[in-house]
Amino acid sequence: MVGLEYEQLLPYALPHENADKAFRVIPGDFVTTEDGTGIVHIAPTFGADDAKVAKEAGVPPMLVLDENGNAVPLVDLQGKFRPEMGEFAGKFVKNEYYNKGEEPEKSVDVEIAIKLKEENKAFKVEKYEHSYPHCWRTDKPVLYYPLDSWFIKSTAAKDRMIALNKTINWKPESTGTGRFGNWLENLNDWNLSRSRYWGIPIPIWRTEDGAEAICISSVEQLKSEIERAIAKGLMTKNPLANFVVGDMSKANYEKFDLHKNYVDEITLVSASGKPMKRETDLIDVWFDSGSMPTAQLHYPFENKELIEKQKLGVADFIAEGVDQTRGWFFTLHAISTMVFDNIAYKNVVSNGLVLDKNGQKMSKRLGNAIDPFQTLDKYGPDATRWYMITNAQPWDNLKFDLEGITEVQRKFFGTLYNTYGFFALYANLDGFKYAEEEIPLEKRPEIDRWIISKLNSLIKEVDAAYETYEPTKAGRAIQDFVNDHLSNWYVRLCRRRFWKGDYSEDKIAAYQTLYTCLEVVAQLSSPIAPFYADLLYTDLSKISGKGNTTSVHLSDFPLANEKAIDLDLEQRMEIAQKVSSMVLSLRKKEQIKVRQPLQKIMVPILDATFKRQLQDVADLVLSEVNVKEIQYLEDTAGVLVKSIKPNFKTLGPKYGKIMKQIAAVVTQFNQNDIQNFEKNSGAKLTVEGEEVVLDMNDVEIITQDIPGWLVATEGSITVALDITITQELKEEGIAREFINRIQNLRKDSGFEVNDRISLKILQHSEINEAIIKNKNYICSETLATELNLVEKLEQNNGVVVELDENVSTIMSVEKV
RNA sequence: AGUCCUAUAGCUCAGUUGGUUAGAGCGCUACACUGAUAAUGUAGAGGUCCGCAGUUCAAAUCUGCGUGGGACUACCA
Repeated sequence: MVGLEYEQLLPYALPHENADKAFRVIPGDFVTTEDGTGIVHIAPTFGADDAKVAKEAGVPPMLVLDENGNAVPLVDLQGKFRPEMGEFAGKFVKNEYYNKGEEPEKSVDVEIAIKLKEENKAFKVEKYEHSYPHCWRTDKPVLYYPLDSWFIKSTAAKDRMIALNKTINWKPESTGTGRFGNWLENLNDWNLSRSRYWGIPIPIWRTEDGAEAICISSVEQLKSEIERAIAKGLMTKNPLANFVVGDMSKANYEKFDLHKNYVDEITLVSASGKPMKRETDLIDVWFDSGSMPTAQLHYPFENKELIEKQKLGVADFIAEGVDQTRGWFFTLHAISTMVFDNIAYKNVVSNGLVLDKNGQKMSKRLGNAIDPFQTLDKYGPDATRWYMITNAQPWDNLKFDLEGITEVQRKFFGTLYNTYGFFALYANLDGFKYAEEEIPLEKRPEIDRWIISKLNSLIKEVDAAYETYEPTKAGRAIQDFVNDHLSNWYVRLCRRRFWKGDYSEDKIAAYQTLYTCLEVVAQLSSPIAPFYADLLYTDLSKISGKGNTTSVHLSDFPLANEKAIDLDLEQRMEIAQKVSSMVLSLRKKEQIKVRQPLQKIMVPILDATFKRQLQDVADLVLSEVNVKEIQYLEDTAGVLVKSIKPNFKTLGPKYGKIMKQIAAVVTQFNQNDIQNFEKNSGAKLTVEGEEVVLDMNDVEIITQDIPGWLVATEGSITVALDITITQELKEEGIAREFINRIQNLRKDSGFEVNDRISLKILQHSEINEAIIKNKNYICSETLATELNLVEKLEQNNGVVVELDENVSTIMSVEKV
């Protein structure tokens, strides 16, 4: 059908040029036969694709000559049909363009459809809802309209822009290579013209016929061009008369106004003496944003050296919403490439959007928008920032939920505050000011060296995360450290060290260690929680005089001390944590309170390393789970029940196809087979007629059970707990119950933590022995100077305490 | 329509080069602790890793086609 001519459907007007080439069938690859007839009526005047195919086929656009002889479309700038359009002339092309209430019953669309139907030119009439762009303010449909524009020929710099972009560190990388990279690959010239009122006027003056033009590049030049125009009698006075050339002061530049309404009054004179008027449009505001880095320094009139030699206009880092790909990110890059042949920014984070908690865009209309000022007032800037940074990576969309901030307050800031509060309580009591010499690490206990090792590992991790623009990883690492390691393990296990006993070296070590942790945490957190970190840091430094006492933000970022990092120590502490949690879980299963001491736990030894590591932390584990001893079980004559599991990672590459069958055979191994396997450090099998050689690396053997004992297994570690409670253990348990009750009483009575007391306890057959045997223990734990078992104690002189469901007695606590 | 991001427990998120019991926090349930106490700890329940197909001995992970959510650019019968 291509080339076929047809009769004009609505013969009101003809194109002013080449009308004979119009009204033909032409090919276009954007039209498919899937929809409709496969034939589309195009409008080269109103659509880019249409204009393109029409131009290629030599079809003229439907432009007519107006009263002044200018070629114009059949629709005017108000959106009304021109006079050529017969009965439609003067009507708006969209009903939405009429003032409210003035719109006709039938829109022009409908009228045209009726007309075509009546003339028997319409085969079928359907309603079709365009996914038309609408004005964001008035919601009316937008009319695309051909306008004359000034362009920057950015396509000429395309290759340089692509090359330079590859040297920019994009976060995330895919936005740089994908979205932004693709955008550069398909670059169009930059349309600079905008029909607005406020903005920078395009500094181009042209003669009426457009043959001569001048582009003004400075106020100085404009002033002298005006002088020329005055000399030719085109202007009477110079609005820039008071501007002093070479005076870069602000006052000098405020002597005039370069806004559209003023500069449009200026007429210049062309080389041949004709008057020139300014082009009416303004410059795309993105040009302002893109030239900001150098324009703010008044380049090229000032600071030439700084910008051209020292590259002051190149930012280390910028961040904006990912929707700025075509906005800020592009114009910065385009201008910098074209003017300086350089990048405008070294690192760029294109951050995602803040959505509501259901993942919907926030909008005032939907009422799901969060008021940032209210939020900051209520939750504080630090908790809000911490939540936003740690909850989602900056380039992911954030589902903003106020409850998430509450959680951050509780979990992170609350824990950190409590940890500091704990430190401050005892440090103040003991007058700790970090005045003593730094106790060398090797003289500090294992647990101190462990948390210091963890701390230094954290410094490395956080530093690397910030360095690579990964603040989310940094924040999460910090909060994991504070919650899991510092608070939940270090402080919890070390509590006694802070309040028990004299101001000894061990105590000072504990203070120094915890001080250091808090100080470094404050420094590491300061980029995300600037206010909280500053207070925490200065509260510490003002007392100790260490570091910068003015602000955390003036202190040097901590450097990791590699020598303090002991990965083996970190590993053994992990074992300690795991074993402790397993024992506690066994206690729980058996309903044996932690306060009840037990005799021993047994742990099968996997290898020499494991044994050594466990031995090093045995004391910590024992005190944590309140057990007297730990027994290491070497594998002796099949006492342990083991299980074997094939290691897919090593076997896969070797025996791919028969993997499943090997796994089936190995899993079927009985205790004897496993023992033989261990004895021979491997085994030979025949699977599917193929010989299979397995060594110790190809399987994982773990202890599954220790017959006769209560056992827990997690990963490769197995723990058995002896739950026999002897008379002695029971008595010690009772003593501990007593200590607990006494401590409660002390607190209820409002005693200070270092007050000494005197104790009286009413005799009771179930407890006498326990108290007598553990008298010293009870006294030292409760700071009691004397403890008497008495025969008589009136209830109004003491307090009834219940130790067990059916054992209770009366006790009195007095300050001495 | 194209390009890009994204989908894992009720919620918010981890999950290394593919490797066999998929993790954490919150929430929920139960309990413990009581010299961090408006604090803390432990345990338990909870999963179609969005769907389908493919590659592979093996897929949350790799490929393709879809679906939902989001962003931009363009077009629009």
